[in-house]
Amino acid sequence: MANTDFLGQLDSGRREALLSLATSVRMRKREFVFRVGDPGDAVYLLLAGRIKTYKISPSGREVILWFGFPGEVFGLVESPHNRGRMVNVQACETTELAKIAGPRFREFLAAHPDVSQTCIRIVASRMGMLANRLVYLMADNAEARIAKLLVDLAARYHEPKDGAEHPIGLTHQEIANITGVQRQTVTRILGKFTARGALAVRYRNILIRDRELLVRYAARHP
Amino acid sequence: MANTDFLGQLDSGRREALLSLATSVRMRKREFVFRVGDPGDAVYLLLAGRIKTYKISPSGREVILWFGFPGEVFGLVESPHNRGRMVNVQACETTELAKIAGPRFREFLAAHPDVSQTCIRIVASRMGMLANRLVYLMADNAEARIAKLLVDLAARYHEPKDGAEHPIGLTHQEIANITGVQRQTVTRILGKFTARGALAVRYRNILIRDRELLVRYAARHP
DNA sequence: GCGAGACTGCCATGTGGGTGACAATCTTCC
DNA sequence: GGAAGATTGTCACCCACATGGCAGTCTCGC
Repeated sequence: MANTDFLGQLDSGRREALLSLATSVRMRKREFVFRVGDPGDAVYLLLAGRIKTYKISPSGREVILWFGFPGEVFGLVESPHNRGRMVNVQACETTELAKIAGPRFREFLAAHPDVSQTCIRIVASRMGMLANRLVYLMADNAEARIAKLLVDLAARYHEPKDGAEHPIGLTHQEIANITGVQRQTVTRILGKFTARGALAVRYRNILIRDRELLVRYAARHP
Repeated sequence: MANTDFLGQLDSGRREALLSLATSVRMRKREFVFRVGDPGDAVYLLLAGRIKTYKISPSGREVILWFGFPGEVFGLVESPHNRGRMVNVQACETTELAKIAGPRFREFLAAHPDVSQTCIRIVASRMGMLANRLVYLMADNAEARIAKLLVDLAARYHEPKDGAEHPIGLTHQEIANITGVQRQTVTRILGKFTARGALAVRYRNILIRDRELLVRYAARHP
């Protein structure tokens, strides 16, 4: 799977050049970067914090498409035909963004074809992620989907760095909205994983204790 | 939703120019255009017939990502980082394709920025489709998902043209692999829809009799 | 034209996880 | 520091759909 850390893939010169085009935006928990239907085609770079990209189903269910972590870019294809944004993007915690107007970003891409390639890779990788989510949703049960999500997030964003372990800080509701189960089911299954020693949970701080065991749960089909 | 008919969006000059770069390929039912892991980054235009793009889950379940109908392009982002194709593409019936080598296609795009924009719109639209599939899968029950699929396919590819009605020609298994239910469930629900007068089914030829009724089924949440 | 394989149709049984309800605990923000 | 709100924990019920199995029907390739 390709790395989705956009800023991390730029050399420092390009990163500086790009950030010099941007205005800085700071958002608190639960504020919206944009919502479905909003006009605008600005592109955003996530500098610090966490955002979630989601849709609301006709029945009112929040379906999370992906989380954004520092270094990621979003808004690239979320507004393709001037009909407004197609998704909601909301800050999950205090978050710092760099906002670049659509035309300026496209100029930058035109001047830097390699960055353009990086963008294409990132979009392709997001499509792959969505496709895999579909596969898991159809083929796996609730336990496997949740185990998979935890392993995935940990690998992608919560590698233990410089000694300190990095807990996964999602609410049960968020896990439910990504994996397509009820909130109560998340609670039950996290409880089970904890009882079996795979996790250590302390109110929204999930630490993986036994990755191998989780992987086994993720591979177990009904 | 953006039109995914790529060829239909090109003027005849560009269409001719593009097709002159291509070699013609003809495939029978069940033949593969390419499979997961295959090398190659050629781009394909579907001239006649129908193809399906799918993945196989670890448990062996076939999960269809989308069907391709005449005019559509595929292979654009299915091979982004030289690690081979990410999906299987298989002919559902006798099919005619135009195959364009990756580098030649990219040259063409570079020479025709408007076509490049069309490609971006198409990729964005496919992402939107995948995202909507996720939403439906999480929020709707089997009946609503199947109804939605039928309405969708009919609107997209089977508009009654020049008087003649155009039946939807999918097997129950294919419908199951798109909507994420069992084959038997598809049979049962199609039977119900037929009994209620929403459909007329004759062995793989599904005709919509009462679109409004189907839409109501599609909107009914458990 | 015929046989093999693909596809449809049905039924009986079991269960995963949805639903609703409510209490306990933690956080946030005056 | 305390109240309002967000989040977690737990339980009883039950139904939509999966599973498995088999018979009937259609299609296609030889």
